[in-house]
Amino acid sequence: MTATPTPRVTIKDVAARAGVSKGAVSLAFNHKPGLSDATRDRIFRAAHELGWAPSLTARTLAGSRVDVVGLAVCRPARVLGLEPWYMEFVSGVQSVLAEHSSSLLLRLVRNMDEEVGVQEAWWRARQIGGSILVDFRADDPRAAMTQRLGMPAVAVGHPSLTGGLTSVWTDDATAVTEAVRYLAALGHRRIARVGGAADLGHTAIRTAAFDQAAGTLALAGAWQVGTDFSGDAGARATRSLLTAARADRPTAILYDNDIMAVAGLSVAAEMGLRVPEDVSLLAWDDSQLCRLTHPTLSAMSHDVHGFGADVARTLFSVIAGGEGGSHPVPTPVLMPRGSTAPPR
Amino acid sequence: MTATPTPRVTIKDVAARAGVSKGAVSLAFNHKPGLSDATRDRIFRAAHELGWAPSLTARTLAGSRVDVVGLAVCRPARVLGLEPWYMEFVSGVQSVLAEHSSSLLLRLVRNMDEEVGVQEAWWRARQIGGSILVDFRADDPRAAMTQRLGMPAVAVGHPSLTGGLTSVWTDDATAVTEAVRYLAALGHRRIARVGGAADLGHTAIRTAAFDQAAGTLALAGAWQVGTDFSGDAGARATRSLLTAARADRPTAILYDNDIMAVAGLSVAAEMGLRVPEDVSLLAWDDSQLCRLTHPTLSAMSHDVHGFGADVARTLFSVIAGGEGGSHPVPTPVLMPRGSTAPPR
DNA sequence: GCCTCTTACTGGACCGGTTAAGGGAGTGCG
DNA sequence: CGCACTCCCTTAACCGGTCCAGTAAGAGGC
Repeated sequence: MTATPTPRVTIKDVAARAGVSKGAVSLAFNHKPGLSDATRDRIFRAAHELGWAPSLTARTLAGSRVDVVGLAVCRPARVLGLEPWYMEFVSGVQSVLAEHSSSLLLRLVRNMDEEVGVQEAWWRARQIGGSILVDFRADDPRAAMTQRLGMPAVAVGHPSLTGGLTSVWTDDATAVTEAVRYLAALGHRRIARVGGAADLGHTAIRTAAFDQAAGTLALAGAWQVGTDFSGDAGARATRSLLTAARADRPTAILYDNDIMAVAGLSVAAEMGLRVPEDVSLLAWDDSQLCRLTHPTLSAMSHDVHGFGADVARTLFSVIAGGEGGSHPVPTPVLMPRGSTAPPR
Repeated sequence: MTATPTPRVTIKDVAARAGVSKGAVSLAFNHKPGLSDATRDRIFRAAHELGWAPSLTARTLAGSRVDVVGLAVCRPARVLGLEPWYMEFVSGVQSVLAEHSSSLLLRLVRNMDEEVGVQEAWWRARQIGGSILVDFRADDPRAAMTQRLGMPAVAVGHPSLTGGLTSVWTDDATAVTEAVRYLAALGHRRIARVGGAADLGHTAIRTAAFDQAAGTLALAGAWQVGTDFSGDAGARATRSLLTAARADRPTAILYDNDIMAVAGLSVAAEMGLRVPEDVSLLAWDDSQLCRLTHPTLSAMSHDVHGFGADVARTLFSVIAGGEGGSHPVPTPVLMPRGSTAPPR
């Protein structure tokens, strides 16, 4: 079926049908004062009969405010698809966008250069009114870009990473510390962490926090491995951690997301190790996935949906010219389940 | 940090700096004939120096073509986040959109009414140039809506579901048949299927195909259970299938996505059944998840990324006024792994 | 009855591009 | 030399809204 080129109805048609000027229609549809109720009714009726709604494009051009928010995500699709985090985050963002009847422009990019290019093109082309920036790295160019363009933006990440941008963040350092202390309290003295991509800022924060906690607790062994967040990498890391001689092997492993923890679980099974008797596993992010495994996965849990909503709210306030600053959201909390127990 | 209201540079500034009229700038940026190379160069240089790019908003208003594609997805966020399918699909769509330098407007909706509302609002407000429609149901209102609005659209789903819309689809019936025949060939005589949401068109197609295959092969037992695609539901379904007396219990289960198969795997473990010795499991969609479990999951596999790309290409051809029609893409193929074997 | 103040609405400039029509300079040809 | 024909560029209308200045009509006050 080919699309029929519909004769598009405009504000002029509505005005004509209601017997008013187009200015009046504009007033009515923006709920501004200066019209009698009778006229208002007539206008809405006419619009409804003609099936008209104001063109956002024209409205944007005239009013110079854009009701679209950008989000560029820079991770390989095969990793992204498996990370429940993003969809939950997006869903939280949308819940707030919907209230403001604005929309999300989503783009998957392959690297930072591409992301910077996309953000800049969006902004230059007046496609977005502001942007959500995720996955900050060391020397991230996006804070500078944002400032240079004068583009409203909210950064997801610890203020130390986001170069002065308004940011929303979870206190990963405290959460890592809590995780390690929990495992230590269970009696684990040799603990490993399978971390995310090393160039990601929040990975560095967690890595540092893990080191510090291991030192404070004087653990007998503390390993950290970097990955790309993919299940494959999580499996490889787990395999290499668990193939060590028994006495040298971690008895507990902390993962940076839940997909790697799932992979770790099956590596343990494949190696004939029982979870949690032989090795305890602790996930991060706590999507539903953690409750679908056997045993269920203990996890550092937080409300990703709510987090997304907070980010969107903050972005709107920045767009409105409100104060920026730093907005911490609740620290992930430990959700103990079946994959953690005292070591044998 | 508050956004500084940058004095936005427009085509006029570029024209002034290059010493030409804005019409000339427009010609240059649309690669249209009628300018000398020298002038063209001067214009591009001026634009570059000022950091100008044409406003898509203004361009759309004037040219009445919109470079944005809509996608509204109607599944609960907690299910969505876990379904690698969507992100892979989106990534495929984007790979084609990027070539046309257009963008994806994404919206998560809660029900069909909301989706219809969103699509209609997008179109009326000239926010999108066309839309991708997924998850067709019985009596789906979207074909009618699309026709009524004259909105270019591509439907993802079998032509029997999509009411005459241009559609791109996989031959699920054949794939289900192949899956059942494979399990039967292994020697399974009691086979179950844990299906998706019953009101989804492709679920119905698979259900019918399963029934037919079961009949043709004269299976001793064939069960089908409907779910909402969530891991929880998959676990419940599996549990209820496997708690039957041994002689009445399926020896193989086919799942409609991979997350439910993962859940099924852990239910089997929890019940002390070994996979594949006691029960064979066969997943659908074959994301990386299927290779992260122990045992790895056999699956009906297809190229979701490529599928998304095909859909996007088809949409562009529809927007360009090209012929619609029905575009089948390759049928999912069986990828045997560790979760299927002859019954004991 | 005249002046002021509201209220309700109109007219038109404007946002930042595209595009068709038009115009001036240079070249080829009879 | 005059005419037609290109080539290159300008002019101005237009897309579909917003918004502000202006106006007409009615109400209220003295």
